[in-house]
Amino acid sequence: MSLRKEILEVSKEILIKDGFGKMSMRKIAGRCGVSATSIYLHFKNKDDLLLALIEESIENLKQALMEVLDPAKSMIDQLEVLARTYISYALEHPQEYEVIYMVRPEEMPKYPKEKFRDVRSAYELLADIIRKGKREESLDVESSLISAYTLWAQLHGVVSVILNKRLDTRIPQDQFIEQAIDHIIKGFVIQKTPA
Amino acid sequence: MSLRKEILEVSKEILIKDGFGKMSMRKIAGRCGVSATSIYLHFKNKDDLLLALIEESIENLKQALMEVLDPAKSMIDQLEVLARTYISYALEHPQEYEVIYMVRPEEMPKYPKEKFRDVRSAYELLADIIRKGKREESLDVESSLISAYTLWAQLHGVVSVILNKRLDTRIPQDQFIEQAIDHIIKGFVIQKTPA
DNA sequence: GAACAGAGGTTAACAGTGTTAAGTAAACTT
DNA sequence: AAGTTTACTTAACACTGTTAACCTCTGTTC
Repeated sequence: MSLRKEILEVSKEILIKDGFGKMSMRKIAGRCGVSATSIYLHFKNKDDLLLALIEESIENLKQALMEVLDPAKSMIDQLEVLARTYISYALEHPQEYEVIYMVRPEEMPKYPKEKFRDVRSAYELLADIIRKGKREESLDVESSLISAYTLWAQLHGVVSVILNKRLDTRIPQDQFIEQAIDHIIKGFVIQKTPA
Repeated sequence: MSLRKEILEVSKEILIKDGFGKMSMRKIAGRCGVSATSIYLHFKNKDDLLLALIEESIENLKQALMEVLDPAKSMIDQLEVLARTYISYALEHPQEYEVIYMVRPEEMPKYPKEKFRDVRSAYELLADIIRKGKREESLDVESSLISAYTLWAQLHGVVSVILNKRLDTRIPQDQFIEQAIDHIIKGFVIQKTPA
């Protein structure tokens, strides 16, 4: 196996097990049986390595979402199962999920550009469902793509509150998730308010 | 002025100007004219200092929210202006906002307990509006407190996507915010679906 | 075959980090 | 006056990401 791939695997292993704080270049290198500087032959710097990990993590999340997609179901049902899956996945793979939103902007000024086509495709996945829902008039949106991002943002918010332990101790996590999904989905479906 | 207070002020100054990454103990100490170790006489460690900053930041955010509260308006309108204010505040004070959600869980295992009454009171602020909306049957919620957390989470998600520069370059930020607020608010108002 | 170029690694070092242990000097208490 | 406490200091430990310089093996070209 190439060292590059081994670095990625080991990094991810450390990341998932011990969190980002413990993921040092020397530790990664040590576990690969090489010196720390060798990593710099395969990655520009730590952020660059992190970027590769982010891509992987998003790809995995996207995969998890795709697996629960069921064209037989209604768009609303699909949206709900996607929301549920997103949250479950994030809570079951907290360390990996955190990577996705961890790298701070100042450390990576020119984020998208060529890379991150996978990332976009993950959003397109949601946008597609929403677009279909819009066509069959079960969903109430203006721009499907923007709504996809909105949905994603809302889900991330819910996950973030839980992972960062910001949830009130009085509130049962399950109940919070259920109510959050309710609110989020309701925000997307057609409102048939009688004149 | 007490050194403790000066440390807090200087920390915040550095944090807002240069971001968390540049906020080192030695730098704070240097700018206070003392040695780095002095900080440990007033704060248990860096996380502890950060916690104090988080409290302050949340208090400021809460203050900004309280200022736009207007009992004359409908609950739905108030909810909307709160949402708008939350997002604006976060985007206008990005470094300060980031503090609120930055400290990672593993670094602070026992978060709430005695402290953070202010934090809770910020949520209660939202919960109050929601509770009133529920009473006058303009809002559709089960638990007001949980819905308050849900609203907060959703708003944080929207902000987070923008601050972390995860928004698609094709999407105008303003339009994203507008559509997000629409979806979020809609998720809370009563749905009068005709049987 | 000899000379060269580059790939893929090395060690040593720099400048920085959070944090602790031990020491000091002034102020308060008895 | 002696002792204790308070608020600080310096020195050091064990790390961090990153760079410069060096080495060694491989493949290519004359």
